[in-house]
Amino acid sequence: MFPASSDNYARDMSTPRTPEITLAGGPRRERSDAVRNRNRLLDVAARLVAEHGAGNVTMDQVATAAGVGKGTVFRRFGDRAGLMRALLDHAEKRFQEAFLTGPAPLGPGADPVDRLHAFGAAAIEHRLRYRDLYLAAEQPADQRYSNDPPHDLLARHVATLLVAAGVHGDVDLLTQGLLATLEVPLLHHLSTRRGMPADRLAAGWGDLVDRVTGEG
Amino acid sequence: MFPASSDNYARDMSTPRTPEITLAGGPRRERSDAVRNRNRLLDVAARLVAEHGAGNVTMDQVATAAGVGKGTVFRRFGDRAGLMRALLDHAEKRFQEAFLTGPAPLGPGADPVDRLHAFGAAAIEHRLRYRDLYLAAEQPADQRYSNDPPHDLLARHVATLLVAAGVHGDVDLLTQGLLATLEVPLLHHLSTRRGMPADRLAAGWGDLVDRVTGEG
DNA sequence: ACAGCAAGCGGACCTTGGTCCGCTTCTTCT
DNA sequence: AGAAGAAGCGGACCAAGGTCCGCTTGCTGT
Repeated sequence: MFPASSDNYARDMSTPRTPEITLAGGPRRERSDAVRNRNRLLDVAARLVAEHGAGNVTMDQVATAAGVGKGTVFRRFGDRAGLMRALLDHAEKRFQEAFLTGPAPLGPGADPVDRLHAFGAAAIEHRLRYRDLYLAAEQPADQRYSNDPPHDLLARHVATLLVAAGVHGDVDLLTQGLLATLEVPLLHHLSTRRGMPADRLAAGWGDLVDRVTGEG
Repeated sequence: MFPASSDNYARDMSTPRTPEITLAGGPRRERSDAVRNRNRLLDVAARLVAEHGAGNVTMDQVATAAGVGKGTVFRRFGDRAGLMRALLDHAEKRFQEAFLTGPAPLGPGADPVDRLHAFGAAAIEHRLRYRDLYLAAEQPADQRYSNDPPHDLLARHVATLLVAAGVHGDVDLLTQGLLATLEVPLLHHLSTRRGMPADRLAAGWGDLVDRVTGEG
């Protein structure tokens, strides 16, 4: 429905364009001013967020600081959460690569249960590091998890590892349950308000994984 | 900080008042017009929510329909989520009584693991039934779980049962993990968007509980 | 080079949650 | 009954997210 994520930053603006085969209603190339504006907006937004915290940056501020109209911001990113998601894009992609293709035990090669342990620890660290953006990027309660490709990717990954670890049963549901444990607002609460350090959270995840996979 | 929940509906407005011993800065009795207004607001809000859905009722509508000023609504309930929470109060209290003092296996008397199973099934049913209100009552991501007595009550209950079931380890964290599984937005998503019936969700909870408590 | 046009732009405008503060009403004390 | 003070009230006001639509701009085909 919306332009969707983009993978921003340093987009190649000089490709000499092929005749642009648009058969079957394929998408037209993006206009250059649109690209310029998106990059400007992302730069400016990143700066403002770093300065004032994601929760204290208004869409107007971003638009003004980037020298564009408010409508442009919303056209690009759909809504506030969309802008925040775009800002997370980079970090999230790096995290994804780490468990998809990076070195073991997080990446391929290690025992599935070990990978699950590593996955939890990495996810916790990642999410706590960017909690500010994650909290600001949260969608309204009634559409959370809907159309959330990053979440789906994690789910596929975890489900695969569970199966590889020999877990039987409703793996799909088990996966959603495990991932619910890693939701940012909860991590944030346990970490900040309840004073639990990241390694305790990681140990808790590990314990849960062991119980679910039947280790120990 | 705010007047907090109240237990609304049909409040006794005719008690002849005792001299009201206010030593040590105790709270004054609530003014009668305040009580009247709260009840009016709750009635009206309940009606509007039933008619249009919790997500489609504005604070202005409620105020106007109740014949009070907007400020009054906010003074009573703090914010929109607070009003929704107040509307949930009744149902939530009944649910709490069911597992605290009701008949087994949900209430006391049964095996702790059986009670956990029953608890999950009941929570899932309860939350799906009132999902509309729960979704509208959700707090901003950065303060979720903070000062959430209902959540804390459930947590104590689950933690107690886990201990009674002989679970060792970081029970506190394990409890939070289990409860995360029952968050309304997730249940809503799995139920509505993914088409999972309530008993599948309940079975999934049961499976998770069994794994955690080391049954099967 | 230029015409045609889809894509993009911008900012006025709307909606809604939430705040503020001068005025009113209830309660209590005498 | 009346005075005094606290509690409550209401609606004007503000902030911020999101929409709309007439105008502009970059792209493409000739």
